[in-house]
This record gives sequence, C-alpha cells and structure tokens, in this order.
Amino acid sequence: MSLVLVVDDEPQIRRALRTSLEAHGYQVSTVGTGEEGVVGAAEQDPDLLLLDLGLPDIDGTEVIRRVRAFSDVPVIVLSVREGQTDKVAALDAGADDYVTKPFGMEELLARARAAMRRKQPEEPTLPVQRFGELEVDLARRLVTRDGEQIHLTPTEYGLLEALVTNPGKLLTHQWLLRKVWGQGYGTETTYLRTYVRALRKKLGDDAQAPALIVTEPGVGYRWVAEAN
Amino acid sequence: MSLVLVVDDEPQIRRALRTSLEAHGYQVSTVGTGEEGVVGAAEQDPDLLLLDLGLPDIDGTEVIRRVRAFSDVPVIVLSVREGQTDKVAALDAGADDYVTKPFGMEELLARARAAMRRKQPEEPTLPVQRFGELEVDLARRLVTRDGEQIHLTPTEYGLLEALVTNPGKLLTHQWLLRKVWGQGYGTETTYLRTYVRALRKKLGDDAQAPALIVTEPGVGYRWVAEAN
DNA sequence: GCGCGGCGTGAAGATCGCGTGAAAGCCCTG
DNA sequence: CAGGGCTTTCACGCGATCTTCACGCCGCGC
Repeated sequence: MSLVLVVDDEPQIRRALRTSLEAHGYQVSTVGTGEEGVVGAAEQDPDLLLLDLGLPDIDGTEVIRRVRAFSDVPVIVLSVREGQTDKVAALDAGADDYVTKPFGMEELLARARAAMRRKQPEEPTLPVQRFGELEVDLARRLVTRDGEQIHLTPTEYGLLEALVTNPGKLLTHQWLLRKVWGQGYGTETTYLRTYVRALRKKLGDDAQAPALIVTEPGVGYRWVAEAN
Repeated sequence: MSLVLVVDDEPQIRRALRTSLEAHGYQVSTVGTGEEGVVGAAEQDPDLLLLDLGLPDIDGTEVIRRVRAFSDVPVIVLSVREGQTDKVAALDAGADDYVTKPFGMEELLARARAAMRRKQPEEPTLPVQRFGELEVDLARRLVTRDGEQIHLTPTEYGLLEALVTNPGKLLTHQWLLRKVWGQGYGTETTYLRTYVRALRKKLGDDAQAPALIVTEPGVGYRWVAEAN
C-alpha cells in the first residue's frame, strides 16, 4: 500500500484529503506545518507528498527544496494561487505537479497515480535465485537446471515458490496446503507427498539425502538450499 | 540540447509553441497528426512530447498508449477540454501532465522542465523489433514477415504488442485479458485461445513446437522469441 | 520384537485446459 | 440492405494435470 503525506494547515482540507485518499486504498499521514512536512518526508519515507503552498511557517517552495535535498519523492503542490510565477517557482524548486484549488478529486487522484507511476523502478527486480546448478527466476516464472529449462505444472511451481520464498523456514503441511491449494485445504498431506516427490524428481533432489527439500516428519517441509 | 516534439493540428499553435520553445533553447520538431506523432516519437526520440488532444485522426489518449508501447518519453497534454474525465483518461493512459488551454507560456515551460528533470536513464523498448524474419514496428503498428506485410486485426495486434513488450515474461490469462480487452475482463480464456491461434497462424508459429508464443498450461502465455 | 503412523513410491482414473474447427452475432461500409 | 471483416461463442478430441489409492519401508514407542 502506498503512503501519502499531506501537508496542509487547514484541518478540514486535511480531513477531506484523508477521507478521499483512504477511500482509494492509500495510507495517509497528515501534518500541519512545513517544518513537520520536511521531517515527516524524511522519517516516514512516503510514496507521495501533497503540499499546500500557504503554510504558516515556511514558504512552500522552501519546503520542496529542503525535501529535495534528501528525497526524490513525488511532490504535488496544492494551491489557491493562480499566478504563473508561483507555479513556475514551485515546479522549478522540484515539485512534480501543481494543482490549483478548487480541484476535482478524480483529477488529483489521477495526477497522484501519474506521479507515483514515474518514480517506480518498475518491478523491484527480484533477483534470479541460484542454488548450485538450479536457477529460479520468480519474475519470469522460469526454472532452469544446468542451463536446461525445467517445465513445472502450476501446482508444482506454486509449491516451489512457497518453498523458495521462505528459505530455511519450516513450513507446516497446513500452511503449504493453504498457500498452494487455497484456503479450503489443510489436511490433504497426500497432495504434498505427491508434489514434493514430483518437484524433487524434476529438480534432481533425492528424498533420502535431500539437498533442496528436507522432510520434517509429522510437521512439514523445509527449503534448505543455500542461495549463491 | 533537448528536442521537443509538438503534435498539434493547428498551424498557428505549432508556430507559437515553436517560437517560444526555440527562444528558450529547445530544438523543436512539429507534426500535425497523431499518426505522425507516434512515428516521430519513435524516429526522433525526443526528450519531451507536447500533445494536443483534439487531433483529427487518432484519439489523443490512444496516441499516448501507442507511444508508451515503446517509449518512456515525458508527455504533456495540451487541451481545451476542462473536463476531469479527459484529464483522468489522459493521465492514466500514461501522460505526465495535463495543461488546459489557454495556458501561460512560463507555466508550460516550467512544467516541461519538471517533466524532463524526472527523466531517468531507462532502457526503452526499441520501436522496431526483429525476430528472425519477423519484424514488429511498434510505432507504425506494422508487422512483416519475410518482407511481406501481415495484416492483423486490432485485437490481434493488441495481443502481439502485449507479448512483444514483455519478452520472456509469463503473462497470465487475467493480465493479458485486462491489458488487451480492458478492465472488465479476466476470465474469458477462450478469447485468448482464439486469438493466440490466429496470431500463431499469421506469424507462422506452431502450437506444438512454438518458436514465438509458448503456452504455459493453466497459467498464461509467454513470448520467447529472441530479438535480433 | 512388534505394531503403527508417516513417508516415499508407483500407478490409475477423473478432470481440466488447450488446440482446433466452425458458426453465430455485430458493426461498419458500400 | 447486402456484404465483409471482426469479435464472440460453442463443441469436440486429446493430452497434461490433478486427485486418489495401494503398497512397502522406516523409525519410534510399547
């Protein structure tokens, strides 16, 4: 969930923004002064800054400048001032957008989406996991061994993903069943036996001397391979 | 020097923008239709796109979508329309900013600076992709095989674009349906079967031994061709 | 030493999803 | 209003996948 920091000295505007933003699934934090805004931007590391220009303490452009000293967070300025000079000053200080009050909530939300979309480095590119000659690419959903691609069925892949993303942890039968098969499951340990076996076979693991998936009798399974 | 591509059908606006932009040290290129705009964005690789929404040929948001298929260039929309819905549509299609006419030149220049400042060194998809004898021109929406042009229906092209712009990645049924058919879709896997088959046939791929589109049973499809 | 529960193994039946072919609906143009 | 292109829908056959079952083995407690 994305965190939005609202900086405005008027309580009713803070409340209105909070309501609308939270209704659209954002987490909202509000402060009333520029000073608090700069500190909040540093401490809370928000995904978006909504900044009113008419603050009592510091000038809005100054807030932007100070925030820009340490953060690239998208900043959208809200203001009653129509003047071009204010807009130019705010934008050149480092703001990403400038919206004049009164503004439509839909428009503001769209501009917020646009601003946040840009800052995303796409996907945090979860790295390809390597375990010896085994390679698991969660992003592309590809598994290779000795350079050869291994075909996994959806269930097999789901199980492998659950294991690999929880390395070293003991995953109980119930937890795995719920994770891979869905909420309604939890007792079908024969499924697990069947699919753990299929995985071991395809990944080249040996149940008697496992290097990847260890059986914890009566409890569950554990992914023990060391990433390298 | 930064290159700005202006897309507007009114010559006097083109001239006005050119004058102001050149006076501020920008190199300016202008075109009058959405089609030329998309192609220009591909061939000239501008640092900024100024796009009028009221174009004679293609809808403005469609121009944005097409450009976004291969480029992350900042896009600022210019429009006479005040309506929020237009703004939201344009911003969600991928625009960076939306300025309503009449606008002040100083403000536009400031917004342009802000938009370009954000530009990050990212690897854009090449507008023309080649896969062996297959060539996909994302800017002109042209597909050729052995030099022969292949005719694709809009849906077929949309599907191909979704695949080609996400090479190697497993695209789930739901993701593809939402991307190509729209938000309301997600379960109509028969559509996918029908159109994947049509694409394979037209592109010369074989479902049994696919070189372009691989089926991931129960999950989705994957574009596996290597660009060259 | 013996019974028992849990596991690995093998395999079989049921089910699902895919590719295929085709046809019906829809929309725009002539 | 007739035609053609495009989209949506349906039925079928087949192979892959999921589910289920039976059996033997091992470790553990009695």
